Amino acid sequence: MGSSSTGPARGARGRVTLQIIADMLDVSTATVSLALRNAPVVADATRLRVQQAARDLGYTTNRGAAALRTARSDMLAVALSDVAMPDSAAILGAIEDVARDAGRTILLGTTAEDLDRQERVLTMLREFRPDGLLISPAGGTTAAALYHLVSAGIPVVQVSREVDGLAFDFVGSDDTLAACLAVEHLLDLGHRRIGMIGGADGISSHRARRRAFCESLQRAGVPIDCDWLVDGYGSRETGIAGVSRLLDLDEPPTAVMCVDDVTAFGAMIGLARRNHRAGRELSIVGCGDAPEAAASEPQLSTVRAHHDAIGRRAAEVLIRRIETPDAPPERHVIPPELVARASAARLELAAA
Amino acid sequence: MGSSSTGPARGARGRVTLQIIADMLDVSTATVSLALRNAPVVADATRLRVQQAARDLGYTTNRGAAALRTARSDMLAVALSDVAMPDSAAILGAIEDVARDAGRTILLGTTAEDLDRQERVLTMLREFRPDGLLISPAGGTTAAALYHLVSAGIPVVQVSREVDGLAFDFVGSDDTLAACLAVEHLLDLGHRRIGMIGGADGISSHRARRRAFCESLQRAGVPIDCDWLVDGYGSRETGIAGVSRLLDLDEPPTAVMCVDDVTAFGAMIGLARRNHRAGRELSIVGCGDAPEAAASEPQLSTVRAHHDAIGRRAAEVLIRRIETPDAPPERHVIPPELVARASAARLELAAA
DNA sequence: CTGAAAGCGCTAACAG
DNA sequence: CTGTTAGCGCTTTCAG
Repeated sequence: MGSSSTGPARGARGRVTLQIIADMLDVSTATVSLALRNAPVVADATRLRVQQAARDLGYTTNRGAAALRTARSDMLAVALSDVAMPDSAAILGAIEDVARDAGRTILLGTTAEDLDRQERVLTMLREFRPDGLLISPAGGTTAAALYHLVSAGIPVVQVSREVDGLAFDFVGSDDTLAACLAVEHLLDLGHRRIGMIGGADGISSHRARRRAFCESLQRAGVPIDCDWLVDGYGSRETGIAGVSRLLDLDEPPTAVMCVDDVTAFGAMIGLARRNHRAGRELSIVGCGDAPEAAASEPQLSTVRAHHDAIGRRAAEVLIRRIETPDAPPERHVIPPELVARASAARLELAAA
Repeated sequence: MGSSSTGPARGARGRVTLQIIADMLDVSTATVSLALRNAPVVADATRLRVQQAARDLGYTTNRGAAALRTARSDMLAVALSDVAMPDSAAILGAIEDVARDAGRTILLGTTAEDLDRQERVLTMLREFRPDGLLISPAGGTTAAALYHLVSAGIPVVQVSREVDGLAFDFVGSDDTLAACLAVEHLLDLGHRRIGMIGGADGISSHRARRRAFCESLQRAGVPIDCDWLVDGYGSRETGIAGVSRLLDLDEPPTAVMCVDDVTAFGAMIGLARRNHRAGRELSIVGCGDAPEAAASEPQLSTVRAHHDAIGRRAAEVLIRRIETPDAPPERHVIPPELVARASAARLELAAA
């Protein structure tokens, strides 16, 4: 009587729906819905019957349908430049962990540091109505652009990098401290001619490192030669080219801080190509502490950024923000720490 | 007259919907929908008016709602063990590229090689109704488990690894060839005592490499000592421990193939800790060609797996499969190539 | 404690 | 070329 047209109990699309279960048990879909979500309001007996039937039929919630009704998709969008950069990968992994534990899923988009692509990616991500967005803004992103793209009331937390003038949450590393630690380390090792690769681009964290680099040196009364400041980031090629440029100088530095570890690896390769070696002809300090930093030869001295903690915290902040959208924005700045290994060494030992 | 209750033209949830645009323009939502999707059936004038209005109002498609109607979510689920492994990261990046170009988004889940977690992740991913799934199955995954989890008619392509007995598409590297290339290279270099770290776990690609490793050696008439075969994969620790175990043998091998590059990096670290060096006391060949392989010291000789091509192809195959679900399953096996660098060297040069 | 009804935002038939 | 109608699968009042 309940089922008019026959068939092996399937919805229009051959899938098991609440309706199917409801018909089968002669209850309403409302009851089924409540029972499956363990609402205390349903009778224990009913709940059990419903859950049993759901299992028997192989029912799977359709979260998309629920989202349409509740305006809550349980999806978190993540936009970052490139999954293959070790920092991003670590952050993404941590985000996914906490999202999953919270019953949410990650919608991923990558921007390749390209503003147009970032715009397209964000537009597309929004169409899926994620409950929130975690973004590491592409270099050069303006407040207006980001705000505009995202202003539709969706909570945003900025990860690692930030665009200023935006009332969004931020979770990242203390880049000022990172650069200070690196510089102090090199100073402690006796270096006085210190250069830097990276920092002049449109990425907030890089700029902060560059600024702190210069300030630390000034504070110590150590002069900076403009020729020792070279641009670029995020690739081995950058590091190779940078170190080559530096070594071709009449008065090359004896130590270099690189804005990220990948660049630092490049610097070490560049050194090797000249039959030089990090920690001997030139001391190198990286930034980030990628997993391979301990695997390189010589092992890379760097500043550990705790990407894992950053990713976790960022996801936590976003989830909290989704629940209380109107609380004041938060800034979480995770302190990094120096990891002294072998790529930076005492000046006295150098064959300069 | 069209608008009964006033307000600045917003839907129930404060968002712009098709209805809003339709009311504003005094057309039907159907027309608006068609116009926005550039259906040729609508008059040019209407299309323009609609698109203009949509832009003015800041309309964003709600793909979730569309999905409910069309049973097509435009989402591709990706399940892999760990984003931080270089191979996975490269594959994921490539997948995201082609998905995005196809107007689709990635739903990400990670399994950490844990079968229970994989089950939970797949269950959750399915609830979002992705149009298809790309999966690199966790070690030990059985055909029954995977089929069961996924049988709901959703297209699946296996990436890099495969579970046999499953009529799913597969895209991966030619692991047999990879191991042959590695072994032949070591043989060419004069090695006759060759070991291997990894290959005895529940991961199809690893097993294939191990099998081909043994067969290549047999084919060449070179004996294998069981003590030279050690287990583990996917971490530097594995490589460190493995190489240490090998070197403690009474008759250690003179060369070792590692099942993946990360393990190979570990092996090189392990060597360094004994004041040895890859390519001198022991030759090392990796598998995969992670970006950092060229950055290590010595540079890692390895077999390039073209993760990028694998990821791209896998996504393409999935998208095609979604369109034609009933075509016979495809296998795409991308040939790898040897990248001889410095970590494997002629036996004569060794200080054995 | 359970059911009926409404509706989230969209698209697909089918008329007109 | 455009409008009407129906409904995807779910959750939420509101009655009973």
